Amino acid sequence: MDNIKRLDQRIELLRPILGFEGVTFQQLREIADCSFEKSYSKGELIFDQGEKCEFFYIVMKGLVKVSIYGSSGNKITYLLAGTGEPLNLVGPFTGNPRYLSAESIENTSILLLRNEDFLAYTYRHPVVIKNIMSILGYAIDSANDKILDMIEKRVEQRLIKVLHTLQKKFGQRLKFTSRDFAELAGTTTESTLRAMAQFRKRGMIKSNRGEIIILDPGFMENQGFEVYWV
Amino acid sequence: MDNIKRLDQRIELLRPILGFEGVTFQQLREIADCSFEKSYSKGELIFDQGEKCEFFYIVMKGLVKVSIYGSSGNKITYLLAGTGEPLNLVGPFTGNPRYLSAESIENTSILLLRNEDFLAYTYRHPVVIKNIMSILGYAIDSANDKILDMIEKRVEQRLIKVLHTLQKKFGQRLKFTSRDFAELAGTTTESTLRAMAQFRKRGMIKSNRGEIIILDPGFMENQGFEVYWV
DNA sequence: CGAGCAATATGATGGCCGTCATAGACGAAC
DNA sequence: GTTCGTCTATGACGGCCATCATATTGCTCG
Repeated sequence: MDNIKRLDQRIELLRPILGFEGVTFQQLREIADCSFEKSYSKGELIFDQGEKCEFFYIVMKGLVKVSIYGSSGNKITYLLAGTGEPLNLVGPFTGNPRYLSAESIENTSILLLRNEDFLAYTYRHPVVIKNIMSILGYAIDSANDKILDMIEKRVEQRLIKVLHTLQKKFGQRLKFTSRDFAELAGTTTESTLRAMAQFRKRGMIKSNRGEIIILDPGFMENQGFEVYWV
Repeated sequence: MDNIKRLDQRIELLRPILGFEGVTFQQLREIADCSFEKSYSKGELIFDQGEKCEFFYIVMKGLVKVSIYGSSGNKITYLLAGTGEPLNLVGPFTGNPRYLSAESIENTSILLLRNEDFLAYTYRHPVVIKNIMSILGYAIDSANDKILDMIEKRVEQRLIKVLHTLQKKFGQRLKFTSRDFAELAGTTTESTLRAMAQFRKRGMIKSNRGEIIILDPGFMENQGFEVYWV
């Protein structure tokens, strides 16, 4: 009974993502049926870079940070996945390890699906393939955009872009640390803190420990800022 | 007669790429049949960013530079495609414009395939999908790697990495200008020239106008340098 | 509650590298 | 041959920002 309820939950989770809109309940049921859940507490590692990929991961509840580490201990965050968002679109197709690691930054519940099950499903639904390609396209464009920004934008501007992006996704109250923002903008914690001090002086934001509140959401819109894809 | 010969050429071109190995001659023939060719002279624009994507492009002969432009006139090169390499893997699936432009840097001949024809084909051959996913995965990883390098590596090191990468792909004689190298490493022409002067002093390279010759190919191997994906 | 750790905050320093400037050399086009 | 654009080359300057250092505050956990 409780089991049926959980299945329904999973189906409702799957419906809006990846172009499953046109898919029947019965078909979604099929895929939900061979999935299982796993819980991670805040700060736990979900998978690490270099590991073989055996499962397709979708966030059911919570928030996950997908990052990549540099050889000098630097780290950049490249995806913040919330409810309904997949963590690894490429892995299930190749099974190969990639340079990604995923870490929960809240208590998180993940839906796992074996590669084969996910693939069998996608191959029967070309629209899903199309959607995945589209997402990967955005990921590539966004990464290249970030490279350009590393060249031609200074830290302050990159941080505003990050704030703007996160605002679009999470609203005006952003529960992240300066370290998180730094990893998203490709800079250091110190520079981030200095920039935030500026933003505060200008009345753009206010902040508490572990969160930043954007005071004038319209401000950044008017600057012609694009958003990253996270 | 000449027509048949050209078709055979195209089939031979298609065979080694994208996982077409297991595909029969007849099937390749099918796809080669509805393709056509187009020639571009050196420096010509093949497609520009923001354009709708109607065709799938494969380089038959020559060399193509795929780049993205920044708002301040900066430009980074993200793919150097030679014979048999595709220019736009994502476009055909979505049809949407992306932030990419392609320019021939030699006299080039391109094989074009209408989106629908390419897609119909890939959907019937899951292995092709798998291969495309794999390539896109590399592209994403490589782009993220470059972002990290922008943070933690200096210009000289990035340029060595670029030289190393190009050497793997094109051999010791690299017919590119300093501007080309700069666009690949994410820096300016001046800084590239200065770095090259250093490399020359150290006996790593010698150079003529429009080309660089790597003298000690083993040198960079021993440095533990990874290569970019271009 | 105290210990310990993470997050915030800010100053000082130094160097990488982007920018601007100038100049010569080579090649292409007419 | 002449002109012009591109490529190569190198110097001078200055500013952004990473790094190091130190201090304070707030949260968590035994």
